[in-house]
Amino acid sequence: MTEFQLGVIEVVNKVPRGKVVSYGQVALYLDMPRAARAVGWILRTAQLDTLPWWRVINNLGRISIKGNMYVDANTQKKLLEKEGIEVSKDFEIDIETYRFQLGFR
DNA sequence: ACGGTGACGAGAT
DNA sequence: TATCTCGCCACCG
Repeated sequence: MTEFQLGVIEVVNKVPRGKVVSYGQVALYLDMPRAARAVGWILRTAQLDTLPWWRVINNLGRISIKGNMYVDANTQKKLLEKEGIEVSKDFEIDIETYRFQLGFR
């Protein structure tokens, strides 16, 4: 595990039920404001049971997962709705309503 | 060591 | 509103 991977896991685990953050927010919190894309890479390869990966969406408020062997957009949509988050049929979320503020360090 | 690959993001068309 | 482009950056072979 690299320090970056550990950092991503740690930050995502701060996001409470019913709230979401963007890939960019996670990167910013790790002092790497332009590493949003790298955050997505980490989540794609992470152990799903080590973090609430479904609470991370893109900054437009949309589920931007294309899907892999284990999960797809519908899986994420259901997990979010289970927490009370409203997700449209087009996988859109009112991010300003549900966004969790990670704050500073 | 080097280059292809994304679950990104912001601006342009 | 929907695409498209481009810069970014950690991983991995």
